[in-house]
Amino acid sequence: MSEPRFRRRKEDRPQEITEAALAAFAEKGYAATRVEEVAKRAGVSKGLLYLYFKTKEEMFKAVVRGLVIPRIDALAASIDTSGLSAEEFLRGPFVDFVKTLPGSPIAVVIRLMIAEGPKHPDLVQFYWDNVVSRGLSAITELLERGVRAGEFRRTTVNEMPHLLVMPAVFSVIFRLLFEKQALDTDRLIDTQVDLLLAHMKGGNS
Amino acid sequence: MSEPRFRRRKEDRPQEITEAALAAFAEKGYAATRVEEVAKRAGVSKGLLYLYFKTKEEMFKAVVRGLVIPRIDALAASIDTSGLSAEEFLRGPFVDFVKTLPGSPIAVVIRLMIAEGPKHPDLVQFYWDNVVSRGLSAITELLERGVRAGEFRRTTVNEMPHLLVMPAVFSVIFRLLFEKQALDTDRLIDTQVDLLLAHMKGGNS
Amino acid sequence: MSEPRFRRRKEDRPQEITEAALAAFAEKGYAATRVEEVAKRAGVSKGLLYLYFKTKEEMFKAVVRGLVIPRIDALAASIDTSGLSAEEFLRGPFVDFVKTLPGSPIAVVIRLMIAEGPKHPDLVQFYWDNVVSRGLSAITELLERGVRAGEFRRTTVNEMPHLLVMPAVFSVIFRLLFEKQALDTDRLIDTQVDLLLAHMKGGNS
Amino acid sequence: MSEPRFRRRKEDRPQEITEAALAAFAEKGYAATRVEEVAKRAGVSKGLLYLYFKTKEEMFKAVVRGLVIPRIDALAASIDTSGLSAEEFLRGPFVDFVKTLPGSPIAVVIRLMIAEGPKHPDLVQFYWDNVVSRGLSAITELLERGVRAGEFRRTTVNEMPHLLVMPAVFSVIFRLLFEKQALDTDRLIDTQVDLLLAHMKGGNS
DNA sequence: AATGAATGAGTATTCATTCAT
DNA sequence: CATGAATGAATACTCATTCAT
Repeated sequence: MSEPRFRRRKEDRPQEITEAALAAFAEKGYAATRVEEVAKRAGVSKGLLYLYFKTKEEMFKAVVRGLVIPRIDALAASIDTSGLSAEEFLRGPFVDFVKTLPGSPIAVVIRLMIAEGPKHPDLVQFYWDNVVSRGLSAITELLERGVRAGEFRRTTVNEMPHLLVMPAVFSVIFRLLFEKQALDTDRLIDTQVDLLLAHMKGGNS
Repeated sequence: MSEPRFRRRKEDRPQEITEAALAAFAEKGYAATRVEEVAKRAGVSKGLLYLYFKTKEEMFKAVVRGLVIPRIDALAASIDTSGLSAEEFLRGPFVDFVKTLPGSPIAVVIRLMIAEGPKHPDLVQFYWDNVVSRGLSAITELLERGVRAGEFRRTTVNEMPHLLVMPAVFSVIFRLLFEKQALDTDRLIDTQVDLLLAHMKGGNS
Repeated sequence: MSEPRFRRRKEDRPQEITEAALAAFAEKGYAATRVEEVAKRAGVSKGLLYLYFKTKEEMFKAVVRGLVIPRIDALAASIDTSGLSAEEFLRGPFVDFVKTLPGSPIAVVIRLMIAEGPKHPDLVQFYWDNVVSRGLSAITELLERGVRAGEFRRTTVNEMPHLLVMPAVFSVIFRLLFEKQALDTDRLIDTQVDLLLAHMKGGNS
Repeated sequence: MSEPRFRRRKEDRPQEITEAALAAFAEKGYAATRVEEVAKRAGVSKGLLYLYFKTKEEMFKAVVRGLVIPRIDALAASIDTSGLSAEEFLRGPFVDFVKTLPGSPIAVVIRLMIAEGPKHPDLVQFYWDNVVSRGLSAITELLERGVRAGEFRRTTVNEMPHLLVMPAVFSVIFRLLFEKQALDTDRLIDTQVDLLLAHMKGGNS
């Protein structure tokens, strides 16, 4: 009675709540998730949520903001720090990262953005600035490095790094909807990267 | 005063309502769209909606069912009726169709499916059976025809027609979210098709 | 096509509707019965109902008014016309009538009156004037006849003919609610009449 | 401004609400009573009602369940604890109880059961098991005690305790409907009990 | 800080009633 | 007369948010 087994630290609370919210959103979507449900999952009272997030919407934004940035940052950073060539990086860390996406929190966030994005322009802007834009820039930079190093020709792909990201987004959505009739998303990703690398490395196209 | 209160158009109503609903869903998403808003757009009373659709959910399903099938059917049919070679078909009608997707009702339906799909398994199944599965089969068949005609080698693409569809889905989502920072989706589509055709037509991969 | 099998006569309509309404009310009660349901049972359109009854409430009143009066009238009339003694009448036609009540339309009307009466004071008044009051008077008159004829003593029952009616109302309600655990209502009625007749005919109470 | 918006009385709430509902149902009947009206009478918000009762129907059932059982229990218990003879009990506590019925909450519940019972079979069953069946058993037992003590003969009444309850039900309904032209229900009850006691105590029937 | 009882605006749905045909 | 498509006011119920404790 006098000794709580766990002493929750205030600093952890926001993230604990954010994770509970993510789990709930993943199952029901944003609109269909009750604030009370999030509270229950986080093991706190409904009222406490409002101490950390002014509204349900704020909570939603915190989820979207908090769970993606770190991962994108990590990937972007590793481009520079890894001593790998561009091709090695694409076939290694990049493909690995992309393959884990469909099962990761990012998949949930992507779904949330698609579903709720149009109602939250500021969030979309935030997402564009901090995730998409930076992600695409990082890839562009990587490809440039490959060109400078003589690994790649300069092709349309340099201007359309989307071609590399595309299978990730597609896989996330496909798996989200059609789990049962699953697509071999790993192979899809490999194939697309193969195609692009072949294209960039040579041939006469 | 001069306008009759009743219009009595039983046959047209369902589609009129369905179209109004699509427009509303496109702007706000399913959950955030008020039934009354749909009624207003359709120019009818709230009550009338319930004469044609038992619930808001039924209305949603009617939207998803009614607006995509015809278009997919038309495309699938044209594969057989057009006298074009496989490559000509891909570069012509197929690419044309895909390029119009991002601005078409199908884009809205795709978004709705992503957002609401997990809550409506029957709808997802319906969508899989009638749209995705049939679409992929049609493309597979087209590629086979190309192989038989000596146009194409047999490659991974034969087993992964998703590679051809991918830019469509990606474009739809990208444009939906980031209209402002728009991607040149036409070019993305062209490039992907170019890459795949080059791959299938020759080279040593 | 040109020859309808039945040619409905306008004069029958109100009663056809009234009967359909009674059947519907019997199953669901007044509030839970939809006007459309009555129309369906009567085999006419919803709109036509409003040609005969201004509102649903009017229809209800017509049911209550139309289906009971004739039966009470018939019973009251038979008191005078039958050549029976008071006791013979009570043991004969009266008990017969009372025994049929629980399964008759009157049972339904009684339930409707109990349920809806407090909201329709005019109807209650009508019912009092035309059914209850007249019924009680008729019985009172019958008992007086018995007294005058030397059949009965003058007792409290002369002032409380309710004692004779009581088992009818009780049986109707009991059967309505507890069909399964049924009471032998016939026996209840017989017993009560026996008791009262014994009381009125003699003894020293 | 000086009154606190919240009162926080979790334990009292259900009964407060139940009593407010009873009052409302008494005036308008179940179907015609608005949930908001109950809330207003209870001095709480509409939403709070749903914290304690899942639906309006549950509220109704709580009313029916909660307000009758205690009174029936008290009466049944007093049969055993009072040192009275059977006749004394009938003429004393029993008649007193029955005479208060027409003005008590039970009268309202009886009306509700008649009006809404057919739509709530479980409630009827509950009512049968806990009120009617137990009540009749208690009376039967009382009469048996009277027989064993030599107070009464064994008569039809032993098998039909309904004869004793009948005036209660009749009075409730009569007073409910025809307040104005009121019947002297007390006298009706006394008379019926007199009749039955005279019958059971002797005579040659 | 933390709770959860309480609020009330908001929403889907129903249904008696009307009226163009 | 007759129909049934159309109306819209009415109502049960939900849920994000507040605040006394």
